Amino acid sequence: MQMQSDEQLTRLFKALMHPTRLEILDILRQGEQCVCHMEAHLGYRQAYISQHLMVLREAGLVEDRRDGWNIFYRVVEPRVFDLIDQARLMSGVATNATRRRARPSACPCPKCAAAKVDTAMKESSATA
Amino acid sequence: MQMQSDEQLTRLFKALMHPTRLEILDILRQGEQCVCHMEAHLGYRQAYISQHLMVLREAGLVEDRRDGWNIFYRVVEPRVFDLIDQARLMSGVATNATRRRARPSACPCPKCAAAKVDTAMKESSATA
DNA sequence: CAATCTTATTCGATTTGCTGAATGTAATTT
DNA sequence: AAATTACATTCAGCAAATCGAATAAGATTG
Repeated sequence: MQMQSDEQLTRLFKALMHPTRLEILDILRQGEQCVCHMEAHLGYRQAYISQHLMVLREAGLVEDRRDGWNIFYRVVEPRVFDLIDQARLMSGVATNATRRRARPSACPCPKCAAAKVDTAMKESSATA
Repeated sequence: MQMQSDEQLTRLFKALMHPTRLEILDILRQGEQCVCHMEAHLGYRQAYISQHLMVLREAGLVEDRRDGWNIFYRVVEPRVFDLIDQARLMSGVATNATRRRARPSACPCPKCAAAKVDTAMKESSATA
């Protein structure tokens, strides 16, 4: 049969098939992020997020990098965002530009703040 | 929560998640095709194909049209082909241009031949 | 209207995915 | 080295998808 190549493709679709994983990928639009960042922004438990990160990792969609305590995830192939945007257009859903929820360096969790305190320390003057 | 829109999106990915359904959609690149056409070209049993067509139909990806005995399926939104091509590129899989298996009016099944005999009747002179 | 053709649907067994709970692992601090 | 922090993995119960077999439904022909 000639369908082995489609199995590779369905592994990709299978990885994209979950709302939580789409939320994770949306967060990774801002560049690499640590797990606690996703935990704080999405409100899921850490183990739950790690499970979905494992699926994304085994699908080859994300890679991880360790930096001290934190492990930062990033998307391997940024074209996946175009793919998701295109699919959202087809689904009649607003594209990510209108629905971004995670802002680049506004992670409220103290863990991510500690990891970024050397680059962004002046943001504590205003809550907005 | 704001994830209802992603459920719509995951319904799309879920429909695309299956190798057989991707094969069916590849056949529908040539325009609308009857079920027996897919049966002949893919080699699956009719009920099996109908089951997958039901998934594609409920996902809003295809629509059907009755013409006598045959029911012809077509893709509602042709942009889904761009989506699949883009995903195949990302998966390192050759795009459809290099892997087309179903040719427009060369369906070998006698049923489809009967449905098209009024438009293409001169092809019976050569077996190639 | 009965027979036939094409396609759809239901049923059931098996497999696969989901997700919470518990536990494991690796780096860091003291 | 022990405690801590951040994250990963395993396990288990449950829900959903898969797929073959049988059957039903709708249109057409005689």
